[in-house]
Amino acid sequence: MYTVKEIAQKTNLTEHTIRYYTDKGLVPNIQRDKYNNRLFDEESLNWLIRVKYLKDCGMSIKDVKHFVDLYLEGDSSIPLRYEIILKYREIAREQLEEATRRVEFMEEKAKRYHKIINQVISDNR
Amino acid sequence: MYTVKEIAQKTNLTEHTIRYYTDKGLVPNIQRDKYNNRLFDEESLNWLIRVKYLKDCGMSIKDVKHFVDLYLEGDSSIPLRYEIILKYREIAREQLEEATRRVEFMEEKAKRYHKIINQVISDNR
DNA sequence: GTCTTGACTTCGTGTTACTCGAAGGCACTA
DNA sequence: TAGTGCCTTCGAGTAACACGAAGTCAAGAC
Repeated sequence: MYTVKEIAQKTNLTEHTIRYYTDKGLVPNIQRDKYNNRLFDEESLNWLIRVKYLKDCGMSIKDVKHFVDLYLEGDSSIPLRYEIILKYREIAREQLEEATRRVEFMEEKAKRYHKIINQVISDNR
Repeated sequence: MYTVKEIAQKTNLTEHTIRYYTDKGLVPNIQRDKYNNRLFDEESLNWLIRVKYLKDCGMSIKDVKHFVDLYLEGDSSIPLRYEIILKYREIAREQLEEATRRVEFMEEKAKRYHKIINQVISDNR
């Protein structure tokens, strides 16, 4: 069983964010100890990781909550959950393309600045 | 010369966002026509694209503004601008790795759901 | 035994980056 | 001259945190 702090380190989320997510109901069946402290087991940790992936695909808190609720409804919601996953898989693929273009842009920029700076140095020799 | 609307289509930003960016000073030397409408030339359009790349690397409005101001200061700020670009090139590379992991996660998820659904269909045959 | 330290809690306000919509100016067309 | 369209400013609203205050509890120091 992990505390908020340990989970923060493991997931690279802030403690604030983890509390925010749990309060919003994004982690089902979250436990508390006798002092009311949040306690995460492996399953809760995995949920948080899943939530993070969905969020990073651009899914809103509200829609993640909806997805979690669908999961809690049981197997009958599987086809709908599959549809949602397919949609966000597509978004993830687009994000990958954009990220690739972004890296290319930044490398190009860096190369250009590097050239300019080296030019100035050789001019001064 | 392009209007806000045309630029919105070209850059895939909303008109609201474009006005917001120009008001924040992220596009230097933006022109206006006699009715006070914003007018973009190729250079302004290119600036907006650059701004978008920097923003997508996670640079805040404030820091983009700072970068634009450095540009307007002239060649003396080139070394500093280079440092900034190197920093965000690194961030862009990390984003690319994350995006890759995200796609893998979503494909894995999709595959699993697909399997479950097909399993149910064949069970019912 | 009390006192400090440390980790957690809730709760309310602050911040960023949009996002929206109202109210209005200007010109072109019917 | 009335309507349509495209732009303007400006102020309020929203999402997703981010932050800090104030409080609870327990374990170790003295």
